[in-house]
Amino acid sequence: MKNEFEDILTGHGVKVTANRILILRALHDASRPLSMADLEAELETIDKSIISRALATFRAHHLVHQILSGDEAKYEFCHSHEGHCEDDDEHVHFYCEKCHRTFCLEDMKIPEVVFPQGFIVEDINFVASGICPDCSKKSQ
Amino acid sequence: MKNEFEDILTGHGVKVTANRILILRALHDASRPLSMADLEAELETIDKSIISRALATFRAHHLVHQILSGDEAKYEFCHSHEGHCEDDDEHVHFYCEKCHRTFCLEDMKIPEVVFPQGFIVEDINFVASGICPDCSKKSQ
DNA sequence: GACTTATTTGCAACTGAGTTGCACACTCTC
DNA sequence: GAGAGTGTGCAACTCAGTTGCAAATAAGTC
Repeated sequence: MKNEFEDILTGHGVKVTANRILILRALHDASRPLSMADLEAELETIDKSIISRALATFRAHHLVHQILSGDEAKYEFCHSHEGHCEDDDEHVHFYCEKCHRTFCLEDMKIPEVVFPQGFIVEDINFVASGICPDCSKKSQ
Repeated sequence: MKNEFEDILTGHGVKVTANRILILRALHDASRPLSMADLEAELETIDKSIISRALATFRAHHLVHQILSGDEAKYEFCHSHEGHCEDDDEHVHFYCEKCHRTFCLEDMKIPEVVFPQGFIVEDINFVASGICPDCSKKSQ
């Protein structure tokens, strides 16, 4: 069987390259959203400029979500692979101010909200911040 | 009557200074969240380091919210002045990818959500992004 | 396969928001 | 009004992320 990520890339109109497969796989396999720095650390051989450009391409083609939490943006593999992602893949995130990790609360879907006329919504970010269970345990 | 902002500052345990009053007033009077760059532009006489430090102090004392939208953080005067702000002042924001403005949708309160056991929520960010009414009109 | 054209890559240099170091100024208390 | 504690203003720094550019690679065509 051909690499599944090749299919995902071509399916979204993104040219396949070795680096892009590695980056997409890293995002896919991660249990939580990764920052550019996380990806750099994980994919030691790949320059940050390549990661930056790949992420921009992926975002433009709706392959990944960008999540704004903490001080650096994080990226998450988008599991709904039919065009836009608002529908079935939007869940709540939690950013821990102690350990700076961002958690996916997969079970918590973002509540349906209706925006005033004229606003064209393309993406939704729902991020709570505070202290995660690990860190609140530690500090007791 | 004494400057209302002096009362707000002292009420939150923040020392009153001329700069802090100006910064807090600018945030209060703005109809939408302001970035550090916005504040620098509006308060020409105040150095960005002072704005940076004031915002850090204000955040620590729950005088302002930080909103992550677009590429730079924005700050918004916090209208609920009794300690934490989750209760009655949390509304949805909309970030326009064309004009890079962030709008307050004051009428849209953030839906109540229950987090899994162990997560201590201190702040919630609900930001939709896309095209605002002004920009979608222009591009037609 | 060889030739052409469009993209991508990898490195270094750059950019810019935001922070920090430090000397000076201010304010408050005794 | 001397001394301690903060705030201020400037310049220098930091660091995530981007960009320029020449070399490398991929895709399409004969």
